[in-house]
Amino acid sequence: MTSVLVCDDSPLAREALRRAVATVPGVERVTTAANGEEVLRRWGADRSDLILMDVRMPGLGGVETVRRLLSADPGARIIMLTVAEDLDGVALAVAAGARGYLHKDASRAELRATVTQALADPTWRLAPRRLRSSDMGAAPTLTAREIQVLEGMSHGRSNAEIGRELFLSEDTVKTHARRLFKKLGASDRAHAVALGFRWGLVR
Amino acid sequence: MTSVLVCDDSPLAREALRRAVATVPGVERVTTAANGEEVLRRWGADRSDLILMDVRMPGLGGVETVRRLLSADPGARIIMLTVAEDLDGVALAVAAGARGYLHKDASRAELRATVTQALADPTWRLAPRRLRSSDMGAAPTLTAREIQVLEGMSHGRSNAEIGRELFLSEDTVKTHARRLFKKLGASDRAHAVALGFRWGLVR
DNA sequence: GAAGCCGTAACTCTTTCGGGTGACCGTCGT
DNA sequence: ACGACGGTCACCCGAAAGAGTTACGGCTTC
Repeated sequence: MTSVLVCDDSPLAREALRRAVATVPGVERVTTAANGEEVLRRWGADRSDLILMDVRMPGLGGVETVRRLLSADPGARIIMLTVAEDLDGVALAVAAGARGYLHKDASRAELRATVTQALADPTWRLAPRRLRSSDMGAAPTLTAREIQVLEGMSHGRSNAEIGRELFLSEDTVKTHARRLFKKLGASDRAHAVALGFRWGLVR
Repeated sequence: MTSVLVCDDSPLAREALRRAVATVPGVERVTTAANGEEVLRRWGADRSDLILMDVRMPGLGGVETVRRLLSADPGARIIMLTVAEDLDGVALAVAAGARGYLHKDASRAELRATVTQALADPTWRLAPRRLRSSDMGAAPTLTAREIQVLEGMSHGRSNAEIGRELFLSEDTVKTHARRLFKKLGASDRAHAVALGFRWGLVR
């Protein structure tokens, strides 16, 4: 019983993907999920042989979902779905263990070919390329506090203001800032905010 | 001859939307475009009665495309397509003159109903709501230079570094920065970068 | 139980930022 | 022709940021 799980936040894309995948020989079941949380929630009870997952999704985001899914089940086979602008996210997802990716401009034929290949060869894996020099696959796992500080930055708050909002001293906020910069590889708060957006950590 | 233009960067979504719209009574032609630039390029020669446009697209982005399209042709009827997270963008697009929006979770029925309505009544317009208090419909139209500076910021460059890259003095970069802050309503560079991402000005 | 990460906080020091202001030039629109 | 706007540059100044360092208690993890 070969089953494939399609995860994309847009129901239209989801449906289109579902239909496309269903035409692949050997695929008997195609299930869908609208976000990463749903995938993780259902993964315990209902595992698929292959997952197609959008990189850019609300909530967890594709990269973070891949990371969590693989830490729970290192054998999961995942192919990322992406648009050209998500290449950083794809690189991160592949570094985190996704088997490969499909550009959303891919033709139906390419999609079917890739899915066929991935299902036929359980060890199939795209050679990682274009990975960022720093943080090669290092999960930029920010703590709750660090994300709160990063969000404060993204709203234009100063360290002192963030401190007042979170009932912390400014110095503590600066410590969190320094640590999250290091984790993200950011050179300053503007860069950190940009990386936060690119990685789907903030919105 | 009633024609509808569907603009979405994902070919899958585009195709799904095209098929859904084609089933609306009275619609005789559905054309598609993959990005805002394409829409603008073709708008001179080939105008449609209604445009469905994704908010989140690479390049120009839906909001900016709406703005430019309407400044070229104030009569254009546009409905935004969105996911929950784009509400700021939707608000901006509606403020800029889009007639309404469709959530991407909308059922096929809702989509058809909205398209039918928009086509039947040329004056149909969603009452703007949830607009941000500041910048009510004020177009954050950044100049090329300002966007370059903003991009530099998003890559973690200091003003001096941006200056070196663009062959400008640091003081000039600071001037561009100050002006783009004012236009965006940003309190500092981190905020500006965040707003740049939220409005699709940078990626 | 030692090592490591996290949350908290303080201190110093240097660099950078951001606001204010003024200026010159070119272009575009009216 | 005038004004508005954009691109360029300069100077001043105070506030903020960021780097470095230290510290201490709590909590996992090995």
